[in-house]
Amino acid sequence: MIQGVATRFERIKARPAYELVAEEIEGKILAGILRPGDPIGTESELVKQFGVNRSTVREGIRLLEQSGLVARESSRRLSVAVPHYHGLATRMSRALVLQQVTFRELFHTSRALGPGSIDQAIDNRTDEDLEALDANLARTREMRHDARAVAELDAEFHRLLDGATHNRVLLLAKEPVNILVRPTTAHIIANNPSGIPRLIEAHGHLVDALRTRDREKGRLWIDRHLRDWKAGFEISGRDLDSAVEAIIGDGRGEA
Amino acid sequence: MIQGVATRFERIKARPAYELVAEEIEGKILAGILRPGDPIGTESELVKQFGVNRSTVREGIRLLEQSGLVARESSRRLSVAVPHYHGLATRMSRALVLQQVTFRELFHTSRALGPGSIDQAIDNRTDEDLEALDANLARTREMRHDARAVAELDAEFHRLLDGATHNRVLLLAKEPVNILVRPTTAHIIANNPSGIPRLIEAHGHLVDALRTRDREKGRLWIDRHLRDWKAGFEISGRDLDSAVEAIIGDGRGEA
DNA sequence: ATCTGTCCGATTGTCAGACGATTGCCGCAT
DNA sequence: ATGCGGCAATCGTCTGACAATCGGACAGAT
Repeated sequence: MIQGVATRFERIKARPAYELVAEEIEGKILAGILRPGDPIGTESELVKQFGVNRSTVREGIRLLEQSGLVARESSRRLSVAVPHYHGLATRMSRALVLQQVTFRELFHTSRALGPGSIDQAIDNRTDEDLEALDANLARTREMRHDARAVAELDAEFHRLLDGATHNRVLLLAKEPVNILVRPTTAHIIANNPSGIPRLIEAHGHLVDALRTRDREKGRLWIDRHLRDWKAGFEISGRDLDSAVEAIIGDGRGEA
Repeated sequence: MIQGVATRFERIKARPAYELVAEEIEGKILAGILRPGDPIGTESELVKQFGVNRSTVREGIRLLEQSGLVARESSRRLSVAVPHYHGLATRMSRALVLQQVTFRELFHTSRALGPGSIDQAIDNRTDEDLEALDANLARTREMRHDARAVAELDAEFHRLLDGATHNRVLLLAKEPVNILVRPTTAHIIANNPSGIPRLIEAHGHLVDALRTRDREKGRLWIDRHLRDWKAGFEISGRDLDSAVEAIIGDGRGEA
């Protein structure tokens, strides 16, 4: 009953037309024939070119739209876009949440990424990065009594830190992780505000390490910072092997 | 004319109905009300529930389909799916290619990820992982004169190595990187087959490190392996700051 | 009893055509 | 040149329809 015969046939896949439409356009983009910023035709033009109905074209466009390859510029016309990290990373993180990944996995991943990315940041940081980090640090100190604000500033701090690597691949690798880390951190800070001074201290030393390009110091403090993070999680009374929940925004609704 | 008054209004965003449809369903999934495997209703049911036209429902479904949250099972009915790494990672990698990221960025990211992930693999590897790695190693030795085959086996080796971490977050973080690494590696191996013995040697030591759970050794050989990789790239005569190209499959067409 | 061929309802993929709401642009008045 | 009104283009949505396909039921053949 289940495949015992000699000749095997390939699976026949009748691709619907809307997929073909999407694929066609996608191909042109990936091949570089259509470059970011280039306008895709209007829907009616596509209708004429592909010889299918507008509904079909539209469904195809939805596919591309979601993958970020095309977007409407100035709210009307479609054009080729460069998929932006955040939207994609958001979707990846969602996948993780649905798979009920554990805090343990998240922690070990952060740990694995820590030293390498702080090294990169130390090597590649610019003065502007330092400025931004300093500003963030200052504001964090100001707001140290507001756990909610600190959580947000912490998230921004790490975003800036990652940005200082000026490595887009690394950034992309970290983004989905960060999206999961953020809400967890917020929770930890809210539950244990007494950790805030340590957090600020760590941030301070990290900025210092970047300023003086001191790898040793950078690694040391990143490590401490992560340990504190884990400790905070444990203090908040949760199990390392419990699934991370995440408040994941939609990824569509930003400016 | 532009916001000067006391009362601030929130930006009014007239989201198209098809987005709202997608969002609604997505919300139910992310909230756990709809679990993977659950059937989404038929289109007509959704039409009745949402009170919009079928075309609109369909456009919404396309969005979800692309993000991987729903899929057609048995080629017909739609049901909730768990987005799988590969499709998402493929899209992310595409984004990177379109942004013309450089080999340098890719290399430094691999370097940053290396030690942490080998540590994880050493800690979490199972006997099955070792078996699979051994088998891969054996086949690589067999095929050592076929550069193309070695490239493929190398890709599999690293996939197995990553899998041995049993850390889904780490896996997800690495996947988009790996997708970019793979074609580059294939190119390097093809251009410089004399590096194959070193590659095999490194793989052997890495498996060894996993077997004996020897972190020191693991880190050492991962580092060498990566250096060789970079060296191979330079020998092939390309500039570290040239953009990586990638042969990126479609991400839709797998079984 | 198992297999094959056929039929039917349900559902999807695709199409034709239409309408209101925005948006961009162009010409006109200032 | 600048600002404004008006027009055409385009999008979002809807109505209604039809063919192809799938799932399953049912009857006939081996």
